[in-house]
Amino acid sequence: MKENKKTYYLTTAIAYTSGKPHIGNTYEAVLADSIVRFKRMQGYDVRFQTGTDEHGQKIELKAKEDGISPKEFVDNVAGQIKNIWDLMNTSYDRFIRTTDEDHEKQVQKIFKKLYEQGDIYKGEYQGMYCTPCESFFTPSQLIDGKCPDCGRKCEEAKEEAYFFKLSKYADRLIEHINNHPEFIQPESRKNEMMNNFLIPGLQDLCVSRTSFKWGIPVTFDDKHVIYVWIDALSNYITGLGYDVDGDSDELYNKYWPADLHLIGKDILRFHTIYWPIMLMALDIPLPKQIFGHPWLLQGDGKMSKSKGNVLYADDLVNIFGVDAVRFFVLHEMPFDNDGVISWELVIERVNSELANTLGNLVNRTISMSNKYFDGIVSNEAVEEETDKDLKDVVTSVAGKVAEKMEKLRVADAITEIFNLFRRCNKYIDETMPWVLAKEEDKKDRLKTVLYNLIESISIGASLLEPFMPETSEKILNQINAAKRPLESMGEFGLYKSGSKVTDSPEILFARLNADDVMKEVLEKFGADEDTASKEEETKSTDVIDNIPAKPEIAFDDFMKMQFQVGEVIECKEVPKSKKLLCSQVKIGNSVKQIVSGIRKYYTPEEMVGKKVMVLVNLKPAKLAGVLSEGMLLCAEDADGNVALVVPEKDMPSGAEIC
RNA sequence: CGCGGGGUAGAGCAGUCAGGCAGCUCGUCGGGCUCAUAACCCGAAGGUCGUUGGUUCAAAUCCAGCCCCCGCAACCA
Repeated sequence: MKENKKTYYLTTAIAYTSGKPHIGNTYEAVLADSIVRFKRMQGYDVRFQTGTDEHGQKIELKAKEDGISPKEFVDNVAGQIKNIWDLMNTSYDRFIRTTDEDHEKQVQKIFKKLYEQGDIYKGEYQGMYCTPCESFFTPSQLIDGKCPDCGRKCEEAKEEAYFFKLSKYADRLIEHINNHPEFIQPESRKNEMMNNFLIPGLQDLCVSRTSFKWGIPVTFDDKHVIYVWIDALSNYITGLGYDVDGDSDELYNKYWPADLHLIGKDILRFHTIYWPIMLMALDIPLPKQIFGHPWLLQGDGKMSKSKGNVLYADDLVNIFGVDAVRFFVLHEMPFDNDGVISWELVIERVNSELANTLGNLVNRTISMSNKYFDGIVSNEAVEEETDKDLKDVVTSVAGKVAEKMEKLRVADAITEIFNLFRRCNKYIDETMPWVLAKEEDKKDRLKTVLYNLIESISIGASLLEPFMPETSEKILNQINAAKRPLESMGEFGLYKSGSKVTDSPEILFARLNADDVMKEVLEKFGADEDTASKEEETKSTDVIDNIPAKPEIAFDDFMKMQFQVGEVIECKEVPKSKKLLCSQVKIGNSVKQIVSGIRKYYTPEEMVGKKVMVLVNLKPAKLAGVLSEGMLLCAEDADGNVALVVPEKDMPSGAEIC
């Protein structure tokens, strides 16, 4: 290989292996893939790393629930994630797992080194501790000094832990960020990090845990496992064979520092503060850029399995095909706004852009070539005025795409390519090949027109490769063209005159009927999840069966609870809260003040006069600063919708419920 | 006054940093065409740019206040 080839190292965040990744996670992998594929097209020597983050308490617990070992659990989920990445055609060079031996070993060495040079020190984690729950809480989490989980008394307690001295490097980091405006992208996020974390001052970071075992052990203190930060973040260098002792792999020397860490906006803080400081402590150059991409959200409100609108990449691929899904997530994501995805939106995009504009263009062009010239496409160079604009548009697209990609504006880059296809459709109308076909002396003009179209399509299809690799290849095969290198896309007329296109053009993207697809979606995914179907929205005959079961209780336990009918005589919103309503409830002769999180579902006005079911002898507690002396009983469905439980017949206030 | 993001045509979004004719795709309506996947091409309707005020020759854009929505945080007893 040539030595002078410029390198480009891109990483995604590593996905947490607590469950199957939804389309939002998948988006990141696809976005990264489209960027590296384009970089390769530009001639960069690319390395693309992605993978999974596999340690932590949550995974330990989940594995226990399933009755398997943590390792078995993560093997399984990591396999699923890798399968989806593969299904999406992501062209990663390494899929790193934080349970990989080389990674674990190096993380231990990194931890040790930081400890030995004094950046990590042993200290005490201080907080309020609830012994039965084995958990620490901050003072603000406590309720009247009691454990928020079990209500028992918490004690001030200390736990041994290792801490990383972030503050030591804060000034250097602030300076770096100020001197490298491109370091944090989009720029709006930069201020957020500075104002919220760096300028107020950094607290030392707790980097070890003793409360669970499923993690990389600290070599010199086996009570501790290394907590997520040092473990997960260092994958970006361990994956290249970095070695603390200076015995790093060739890969590391070649590709580090990374050109781009592509991550979700939610974990920007870890990547723009903790990670650079870790690198400074290790005396390693910082990555060049960190891009916090927005989120892909589910359509129509909350995602909910029961509505059939939780979207998984493999389900979407099942219905639409890989490239349609890639196209959608890449094209529909705004640059710094969250994007929306729903079955309906995907259907609409697939029809209008892929089936109509692109698929139909390829199909009609090939059909005409076959119909008029048995598939032979030759350039007779009978040019007319209209050709000029077509050629201008076509030959300028590659430059425009490169410009957009440079700014990571992937959606805009795709739009540029589709403008090319749109221009081709217009060209067909302008030249009217079917009219030319009727006049014998226009044969050469007709040949030229078809040649111009095929040439335009071959450039467009080649440009499509980073975004829709399979489609790109399919089109090129159908028109019997080689993939055009980026540098010669500014030149029109390189398609080999006299080539023959396929005589049986395959439909690239079939038009979809929205009703049919939705029917199929519901059949396949609507009711097969562990949550029951909830199709008829209002009158619900559905079943919810995934409530975690609580342990059996004795009759005595039940008898401890006192339920009574209460009448709401007054109700107000709780100021400074979003969810709470504060009701005065008349129970017999007494009035209790009860705060409930139902503001979204009931207005204060409609609450007044309602007869409700009240748990009366619950210990009072403060919510958002307001005293609550009981609980209004509600039913809640899978989507969090809430309905008050009321007596079926009119009952007097104070009536006991038993 | 917890932190942050947002409000632009029926839908989804660009434009805001750097003020200069309010744009793109879809949908709707009208027209054209018949090579093609009921597709393609042309045209039209549709906007108080959340709101009020300010700066300016000029504001979606800059400044100040207010309203609403969405995440996160805190409480969903």
